Amino acid sequence: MPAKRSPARRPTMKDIARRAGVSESAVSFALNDRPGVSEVTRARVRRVAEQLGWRPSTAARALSGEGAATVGLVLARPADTLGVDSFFLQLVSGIQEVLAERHLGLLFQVVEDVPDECAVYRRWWAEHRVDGVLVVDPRTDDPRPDLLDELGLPAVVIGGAPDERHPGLSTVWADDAGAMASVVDRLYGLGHRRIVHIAGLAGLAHTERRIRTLRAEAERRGLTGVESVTTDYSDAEGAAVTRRVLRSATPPTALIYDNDVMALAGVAAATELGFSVPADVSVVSWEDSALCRMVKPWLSALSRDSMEFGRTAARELTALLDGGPARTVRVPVPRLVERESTGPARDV
Amino acid sequence: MPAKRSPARRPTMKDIARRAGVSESAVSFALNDRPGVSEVTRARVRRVAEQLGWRPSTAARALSGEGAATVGLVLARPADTLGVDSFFLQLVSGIQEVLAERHLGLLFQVVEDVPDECAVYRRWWAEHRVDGVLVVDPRTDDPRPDLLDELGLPAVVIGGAPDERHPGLSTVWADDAGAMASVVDRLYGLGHRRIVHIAGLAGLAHTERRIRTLRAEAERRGLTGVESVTTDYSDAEGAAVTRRVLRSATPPTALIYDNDVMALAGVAAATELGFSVPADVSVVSWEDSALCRMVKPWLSALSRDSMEFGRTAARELTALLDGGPARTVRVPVPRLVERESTGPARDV
DNA sequence: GGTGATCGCTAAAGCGCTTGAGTGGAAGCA
DNA sequence: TGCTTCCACTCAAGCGCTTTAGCGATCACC
Repeated sequence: MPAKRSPARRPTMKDIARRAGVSESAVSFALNDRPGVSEVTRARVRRVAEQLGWRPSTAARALSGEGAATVGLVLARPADTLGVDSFFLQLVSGIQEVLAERHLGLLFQVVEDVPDECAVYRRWWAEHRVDGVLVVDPRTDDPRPDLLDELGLPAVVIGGAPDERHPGLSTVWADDAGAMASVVDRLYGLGHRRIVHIAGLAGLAHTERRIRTLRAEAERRGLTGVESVTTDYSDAEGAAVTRRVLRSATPPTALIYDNDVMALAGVAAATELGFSVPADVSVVSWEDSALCRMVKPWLSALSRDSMEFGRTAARELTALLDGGPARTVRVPVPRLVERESTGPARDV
Repeated sequence: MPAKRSPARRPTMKDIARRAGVSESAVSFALNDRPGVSEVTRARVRRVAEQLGWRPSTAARALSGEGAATVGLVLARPADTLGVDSFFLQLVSGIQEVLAERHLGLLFQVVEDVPDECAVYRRWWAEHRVDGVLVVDPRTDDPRPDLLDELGLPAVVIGGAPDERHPGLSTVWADDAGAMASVVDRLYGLGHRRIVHIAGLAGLAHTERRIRTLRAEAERRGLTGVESVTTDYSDAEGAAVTRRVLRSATPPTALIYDNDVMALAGVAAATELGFSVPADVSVVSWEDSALCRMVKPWLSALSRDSMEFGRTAARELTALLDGGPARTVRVPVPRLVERESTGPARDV
């Protein structure tokens, strides 16, 4: 009868040393591909380690200055806003893919707001918990880069604009400005002159970038019926804003939503008001997901590879951990895939 | 000018000891509320620690046998299946809430399949990385409970059925059987006799429970046009199955979808085929989210408090970590909230 | 006034690993 | 042969914390 409940002691380097007939240091050298042991000894040690099913104790490693083999990711989002979000899970999945290769753990935390997030960074740092962090949802006037700089915690900002003030941080970003310009371009080409952008959270760096670009593009073309309205990303606000602008005297002929959930809610709201999509009003979603093909008309959307985004970010972080220089890398511009929710403006 | 780039050394207990004029051991006793120091010393030590901004090094703690102050959660799901999932993020958010109170970290990993997941548990265990784990998506013939038993890793299974074969594991579960029975009951009351259940992944414990219950309920009532079809949870399969069953000679009058995404896709598919919801066919979604109120008709759905589910699970795990006994606790039965997608069967 | 307890604290070992400073022996060189 | 050099390896310290044993002082007790 197998002693199932025995909590099976973990083998340590000492065990390996004994079995292999060498000192602990030799084992350490052998297992870490460091010079100082002969090839035959190295092989023997490796074999024994394998047999015993040995794995280094991260705690011990961390303690002797090797780092925690863990990176952190905190998501600052009020609990009730935590809804349908395909982007985030995909991002994380991409991150994992490259972290897993290196046996790096991902410490994950969700908090209410940015100050809480900063507190978490401080704690993680003080507790030796992480070797670096991935920062999401960068903001204008963001306190986090300063903090991370101060703590000397390697970090890569996901979705931020290039930031020369923090040469220690890497940045991975998508060219929202370019994407917005291309969307406006296309809508303009279709004859649209009054465009409303139902944006996401004010203060988020990419929100502001999109808004600025839209304004610039409008001015360049002398368009006056163009505006951005910020929201909390919820379907409720998406629908509310849609209703409001569609009820105005000169309703827009095109709507750009900063995520798929709002776009969907917006289409529903528009339909309810008697607007037909895309005949009366065109709709584009700034997030492409299964949702966009789940209702009729299928939503035209800006599409990007979120997993690859995550992979890129994680790669930059590991590079940083390896002592590489901070870099700012741009992922491909989101591409507008046109489905059924966009068409020529009616009043052309 | 502040020396910003100085990577600010973390204070250790030794620093505190020196400043407070006591030994390190005294500091340890004082800070851990252990007897062995006078109250005045304890207070002084506490004050110094606070001043210095000291935080215990988890690495050191873990090394001296105190555990890693971390729990693990691995999500085994093929990358491309990782879509719109409101449940999971909410669950995690609830988990975090109680873990954060205790300053427990959450180590998160997504892998491809269950064998990979087992490998992760082994690794975490060997590396001393986690004190316990939360297991999601339990399956029939699940190898994980055995493994965790063997490793002696405290664990709570989320969404499993009570399991007497593993007295070491806690279980937190919702009564799917009861919920399914109530749904069938309601649909039956509305006159529905032919019901198709578009289920989730075969092999998932709760999928099987729902299927079994549906069959039992059907038999009890002598219904013959009742079946379950398993899918991969994707909108694509949801739509495909919907089309298939609706095209049969005797199409069902009610459809139960195991998640919101499939329900939505199903409604779209039905509509395309000329079926009107709920006049021709009723639809209920086994997941309630913003999606359910985003399309017309609004989806009737089984609603539950996913965050609370997470909180409960995390609480059980912390209890286990504190040396408490394994328990199996049931969260409230999901409640059917009827919106617009359910109605009387046509052919009654 | 001696014997124990109890209290408040210190000393030191140990957790599993890394690493710089040795050490003994073989090889290289004159 | 005597010298240095190099190699393969061992020793021991140290990372930051917990914990056991122990130690001197105070206190209670008969």
